[in-house]
Amino acid sequence: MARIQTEKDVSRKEVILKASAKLFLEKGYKAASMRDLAVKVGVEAASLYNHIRSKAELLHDICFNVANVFFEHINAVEASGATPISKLETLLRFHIQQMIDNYEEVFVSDREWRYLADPYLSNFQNQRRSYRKRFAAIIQSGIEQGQINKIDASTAVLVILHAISGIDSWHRSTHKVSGEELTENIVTILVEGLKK
Amino acid sequence: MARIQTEKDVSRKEVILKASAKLFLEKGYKAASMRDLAVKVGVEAASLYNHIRSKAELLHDICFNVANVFFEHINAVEASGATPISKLETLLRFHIQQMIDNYEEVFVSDREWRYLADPYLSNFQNQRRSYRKRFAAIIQSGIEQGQINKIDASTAVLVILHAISGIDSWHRSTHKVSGEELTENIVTILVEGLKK
DNA sequence: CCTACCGATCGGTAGG
DNA sequence: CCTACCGATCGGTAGG
Repeated sequence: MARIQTEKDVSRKEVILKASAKLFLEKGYKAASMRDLAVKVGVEAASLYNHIRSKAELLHDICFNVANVFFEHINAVEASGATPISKLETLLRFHIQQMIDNYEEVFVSDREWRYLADPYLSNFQNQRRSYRKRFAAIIQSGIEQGQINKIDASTAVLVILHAISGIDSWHRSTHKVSGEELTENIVTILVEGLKK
Repeated sequence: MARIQTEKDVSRKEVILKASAKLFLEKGYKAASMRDLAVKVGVEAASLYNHIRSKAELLHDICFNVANVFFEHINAVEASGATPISKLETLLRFHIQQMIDNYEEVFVSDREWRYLADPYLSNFQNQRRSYRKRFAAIIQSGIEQGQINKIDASTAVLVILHAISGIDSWHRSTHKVSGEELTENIVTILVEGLKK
């Protein structure tokens, strides 16, 4: 009995978490109220607190779930024996795919993390910095091996990550493009450049 | 006398507007309170309303001031007889320069416009769409003339604009790079591509 | 430009 | 999971 109760709680929390990601995406964390969320979930606002501790916890879970996914991926990429340019392209494609498959959470994690409270805020910022440094290191070794243009690796990381973070607009736009087309376009622009 | 009064009001409003751009950048529009703003300006919250109509007016002024600057610029670029690739690079450099010189307002306009109220919201979205279409048209004609890689022009615009919108992070980062270096790096990445 | 204050809304709790 | 409600804070106004 106790076990079934627990499973129910977990799945109910996941429903709330998913709904909160959608809501935070639509309205922004600060503008989204727990009453808005309650309407989405189909309960009264007070009832949400049987499943979650606070509004802050929802944002926390979204941000750190996303961070974990990207960390696990870059761990695997670093461990692979691929060339720097191939590692770069793998990271690029993974970011785009995450944005397509999971864009509510990825978008919220990217845009709303600043509303995390300490110590989670500092923790998240550190993880973010660490991820970007490792990404930049891959680019840097590509430059040193002559596979990548001589550019500032940290600037390249910022350009890449921000370029990709913008693609959610496409989901809402009327100009529909398939995920594959979208991916190939972005990879071409960033890897090959605009100029022919 | 009346004239001096008016001039004073205008300059006072500009001080408030500049302070609000900084505040909205730091905290986000929704999280920023008029009491926060009052502290920054050095008056009581109620006193702000002698110079402005509402919090919404501040966001409105920031967003449309920025939009006007970019519209005037793209008008001039279109009117020039330059080649598509040269027009593209001019737009690129202008966006980067605006981000460097005027980043509080540009950033707020880019990230917080969704909190505009109708009819300004629809108006802003229309202007945004129109700007991007004109930007895309320049890229498209570059593709047709064989100067630019065969990519989806609208995707390219999104990639470019989002890539540039990320560079404000540099202002706060310890990794200091001069504006010129930054500009050349970004232009190289986007125009020439990452791959050598 | 300030004091004093308003109605609305917020995140969250008590108690059942 | 709901009703009832709390203290805090919000944007903004009245009146001087």
